[in-house]
Amino acid sequence: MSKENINLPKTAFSMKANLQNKEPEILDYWKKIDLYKELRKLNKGKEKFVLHDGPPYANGNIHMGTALNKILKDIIVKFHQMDGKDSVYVPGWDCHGLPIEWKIEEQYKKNKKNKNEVPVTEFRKECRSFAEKWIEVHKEQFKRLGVVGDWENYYSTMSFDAEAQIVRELGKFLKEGSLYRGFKPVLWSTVEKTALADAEVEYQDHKSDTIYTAFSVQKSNLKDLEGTEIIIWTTTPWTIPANKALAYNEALDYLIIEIDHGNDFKNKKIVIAEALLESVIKDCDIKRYKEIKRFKGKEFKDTICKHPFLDIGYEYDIPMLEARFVTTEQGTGIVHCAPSHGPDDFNLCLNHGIKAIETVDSDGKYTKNLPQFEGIHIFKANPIVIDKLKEHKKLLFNGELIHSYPHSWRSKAPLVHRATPQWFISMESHGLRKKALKALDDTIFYPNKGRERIKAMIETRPDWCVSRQRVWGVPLPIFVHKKTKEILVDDEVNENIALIYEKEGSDCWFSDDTQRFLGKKYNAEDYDKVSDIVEVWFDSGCTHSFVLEKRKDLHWPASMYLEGSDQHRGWFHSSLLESCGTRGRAPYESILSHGFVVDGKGLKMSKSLGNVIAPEDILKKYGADILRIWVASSNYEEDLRIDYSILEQHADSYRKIRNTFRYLLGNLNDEFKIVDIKKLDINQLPELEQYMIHKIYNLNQNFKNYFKAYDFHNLYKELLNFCTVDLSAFYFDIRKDALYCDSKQSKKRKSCIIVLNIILESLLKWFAPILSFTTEEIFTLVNKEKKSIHLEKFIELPSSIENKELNEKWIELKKIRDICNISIEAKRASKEIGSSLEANLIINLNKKLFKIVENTDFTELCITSDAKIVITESSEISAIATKAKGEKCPICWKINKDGCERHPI
RNA sequence: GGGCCGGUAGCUCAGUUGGUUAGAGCACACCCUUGAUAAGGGUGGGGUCGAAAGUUCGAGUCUUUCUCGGCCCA
Repeated sequence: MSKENINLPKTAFSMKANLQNKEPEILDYWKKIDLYKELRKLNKGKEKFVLHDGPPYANGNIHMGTALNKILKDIIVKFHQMDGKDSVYVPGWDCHGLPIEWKIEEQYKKNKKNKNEVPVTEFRKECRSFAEKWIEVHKEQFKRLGVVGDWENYYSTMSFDAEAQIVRELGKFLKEGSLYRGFKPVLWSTVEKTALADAEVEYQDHKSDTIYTAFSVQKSNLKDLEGTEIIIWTTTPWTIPANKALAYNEALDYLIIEIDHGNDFKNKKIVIAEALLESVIKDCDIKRYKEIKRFKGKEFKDTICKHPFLDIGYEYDIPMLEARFVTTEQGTGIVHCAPSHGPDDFNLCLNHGIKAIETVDSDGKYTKNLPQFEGIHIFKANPIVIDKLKEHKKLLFNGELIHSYPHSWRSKAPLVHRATPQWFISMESHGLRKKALKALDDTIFYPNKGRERIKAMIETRPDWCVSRQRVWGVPLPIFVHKKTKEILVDDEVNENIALIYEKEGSDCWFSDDTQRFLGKKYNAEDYDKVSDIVEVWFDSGCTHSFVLEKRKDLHWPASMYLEGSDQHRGWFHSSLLESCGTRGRAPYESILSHGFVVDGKGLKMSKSLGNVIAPEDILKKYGADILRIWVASSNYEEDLRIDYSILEQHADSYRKIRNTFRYLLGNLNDEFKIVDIKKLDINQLPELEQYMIHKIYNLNQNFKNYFKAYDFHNLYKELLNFCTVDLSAFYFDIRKDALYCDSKQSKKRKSCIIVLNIILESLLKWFAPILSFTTEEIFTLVNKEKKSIHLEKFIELPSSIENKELNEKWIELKKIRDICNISIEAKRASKEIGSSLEANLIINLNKKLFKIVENTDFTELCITSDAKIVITESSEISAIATKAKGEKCPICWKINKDGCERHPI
């Protein structure tokens, strides 16, 4: 036997992965075999696992967060697929909404086009094609990550059937009566008569009137307060008529002081925050005062005041409410609240059951809800309000202030917060909050802490405002009777609208005759058609209805929703409310939430920090499988760190895994033969092989458990450790001798080949959901008959191959092996030997241990030329290595005085 | 500013109800091998667990404060 006829490994599987070029070839292959269709065909009729895709917004290139999300989804879908389920994945996109409107407006600006001169339907068409363009871009980017799904039949919130279904869903709330008309302050331009989004606001200096004004205390638990005047400061005197409450901070200290100031405040007791005493005294030019009492803010609790205009139609209580937003930066430490004119005011009042009303119309004039002021324009109202306050002896001081104030980016006109008519879904009227909370208890959360996070939000959230004053969205399908102001509730009308949308989309709402939507039952002249659109969270909250329920390949509810942890307030939340409102339960059985992608130091990625890594860069430098390893090996329960040194580490791990496969393929000469383990007579195999089979069984059990808990980073770690510790450094290293130097008829070698086949199959399947490309490359190399690793199922192993006793024994053997290695290392350090085959071992064991390891060949185990066991009394294991003497066999390189038994010359 | 979550070796992660000198793999260093070869093997050096205080016979593990970071909200 010469070098030419020892069995050296030979394989077509290259050491260098070249994933950047190889992966696109595999993608082409999947396209060619139509992998998604094959999967559906194969699993038809099996139990379904439906991971319902949360729709990303169809705008801009994907970033690491989206890549993480899609890869995680794909890994899970593939796991269930190989676990024998019909695991269906239908990707989708969120298309309506402001960001796309802005993009189109930006283009208009560039081209000096005026949005107001373009018909709404025209503008919406441009929004639609913008979204369509990005869906196509995203699709290609997601596919490149190796994500398998129904890319041909994706869903989108702007498809006609989606728009129709959104109308039907709203109809359910309308019919139930939980959808109601209310008011909510939005930033409003009285010039353009339109609401503005935050991004459309410019801050400029503006001169405002300021007033210190008094609210008399009507009753209070703190008796000292009765008969005093609560002083507030504001820069918007015109909002005083709309006042509904006062806000204080319970953590602040307050003072009652008696002042002697002008005619209206002669010997009057006023109340302000202690920290602002000096500034109020100075501002209002109060000459004389004395402190009467100091008290804690919390003593304001349940205090009721009177409106300054009590006697002219403002006969209602003004409660004092606790609010954290009250500070001592400016003013008096007590804030006047007009729920119709400020978001803080609105929320605070809402939480105390005080709703906003329409106080100012779209032109900026007071409505009839404010007696004495109706018809006055708010920008002319300050002097009138100030006069009235003077008249009522409630004005402590008035002045002027130049400060930064919001203005419209278009007209440059100052803006106001104005309560506008909005449509709300009530959290209480039909028990929505209760239903939602119950539904969360019935949902499985990965990680479990997600439940508390979303629960806290549901418990405290106000009614859901589902209307927006924009154009790119589903129009709210609502009619209000012109005279009675009643909302039209009629299933026929609702269904009629839905049917129209199904055919032609929702653009027609803005262009077609109202009568067309009302049908014959009602007269268009009697009704106002609402021109608002549905807020986009309602859109995406409905995906379960137009995707899960409508498609035959899916089912409702979803097995899982999987998104970033921000979606506890987003999609998880809106889907929950929508579904609980219409179907009484959550549209998902489980929720998996993942953290955010941050840089190597744990900081968020931002352009200014320059720490942004784009998925595209990683694909170019490493390939998708490395990115997929990063996903699998990171703990998604927390934030996920990434930088090039982290990726470099994963690329190293990948090489280790790849070489493990290469060793297997090399020694099998790329001839994989499936082993039926159930028919295998394990006892006929050498003990080392039996042990390895036990290890595979054991790992497979762990693998299943990890997968079922979606604990991928521990799963990946175990797989990687198996490759490095159990295979490369142990089994492979030991068996090189038999594989290379034994004849092909040798029983030991044949046994080893069986185990290598088992290992190859196991590793391919274990790694397939993660290393989707590499496992496919190998699978197609060794399986000429079969199409794809992703059409395979996980291995099933009989429990009969588990051998705990043997495992215990091999733990001992490995301890001895470690000690032997140390003794060999000592000889190496002293330069007496190099390779371990140049060593002979003398191993000292006590009787007990000797009995256990009696039949073990330590020469083989420690890869030496000889090993002898000496029985000692000591309980300690020890070993001595000596330099082996004799001739080195040219075949197996073992050194023996008497020549090589296996390879006689 | 508020709510929630987190900070264990250079990196990715383990550390059961508080209990012996805090673990793994990778990376690193040194050595070996040249028949897995831009591979493979061996040995070894690295953390006092974000900081401080407290509870306890004993704390990475419980409490408080602080700090850094993330998400959400204001």
